[in-house]
Amino acid sequence: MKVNKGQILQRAGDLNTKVYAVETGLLRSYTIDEKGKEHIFAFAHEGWTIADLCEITDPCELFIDALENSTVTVIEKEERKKQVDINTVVNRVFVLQKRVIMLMSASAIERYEHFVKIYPNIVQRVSQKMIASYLGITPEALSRVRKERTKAK
Amino acid sequence: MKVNKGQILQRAGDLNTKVYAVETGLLRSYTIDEKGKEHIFAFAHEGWTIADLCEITDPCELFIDALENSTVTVIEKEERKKQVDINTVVNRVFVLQKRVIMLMSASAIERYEHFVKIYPNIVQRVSQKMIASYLGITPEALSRVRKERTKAK
DNA sequence: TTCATTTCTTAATCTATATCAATGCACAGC
DNA sequence: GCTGTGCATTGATATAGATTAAGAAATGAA
Repeated sequence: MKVNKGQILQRAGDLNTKVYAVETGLLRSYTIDEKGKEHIFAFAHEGWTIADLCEITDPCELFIDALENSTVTVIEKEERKKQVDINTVVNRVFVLQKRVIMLMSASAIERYEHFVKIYPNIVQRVSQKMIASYLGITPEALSRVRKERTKAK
Repeated sequence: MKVNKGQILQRAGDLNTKVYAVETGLLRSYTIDEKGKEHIFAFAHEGWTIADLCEITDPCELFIDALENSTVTVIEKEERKKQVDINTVVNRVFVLQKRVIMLMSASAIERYEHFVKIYPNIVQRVSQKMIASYLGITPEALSRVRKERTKAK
């Protein structure tokens, strides 16, 4: 399945039973809060999958859209559960464990440093606005962090 | 296995291959940051399991200790992976998804309201200091939130 | 190329929450 | 019964990051 940059695959509030496996390109999942602000939950590039893992009977919380023109394989959640290795899912829990700890304990600078170290390829491909949204800070704050960072060298 | 209140089952930095299933009592997992501040990652009461899901070859990030006198079944991670239902793990990812979104978008008040709604039984059993640590705020801030909350009625 | 739109940066405020400090309580051990 | 230790509360102050606003730079469309 081909999706164009900007195309929305899933909206918060939808009932959704799909998992998206990215073949080429880049997707993201995000929420929009009451104030209309976007918060990016995840990026997914080639070889990664992305989904809202809510119960298939419940309306989902995340939007999913394409940040680049992409090709995507759509899989039913139930189907995916049968195929996927338990280690893959356990590893995802571990990644989220780290993310929660970061959000609870790290400053804007530390979060950015960590992000750059863990996802250097994503950093190249998305706008700073997107990175800021993923880190849970504003683009203005990220701009300042980056300024400090280069100055420090 | 019996553990007393305050007893530590696992320390950050240890190599650890265990998952703890709580039969009775209450455990928690937490990190300690560079400033010596504790951040609670999870609580686990009767019927729940708790672990640091790092690779078994890597030093873990979390401490696990008992908040009440407890009885615990210790399981090897590899063993647990064979037994556990994929839905259980997927559901844990979903819970963490919610937690990340909360940490990125919600104020102290909203986080507390959500916590009280989702874990009313935990609220009864742990100190406010512990709840504050789980929510990613200080005990002082939680005290003020609670004051506002009762005043609002 | 030109015009429009979006992104990035910078600066000036504002605000939620952290930090620091003092006090009153409750519970545990002696 | 005291006495110490940790917890909750409150107030004063500090601060990281948000908000607002404006201009500069990049991107994209016609």
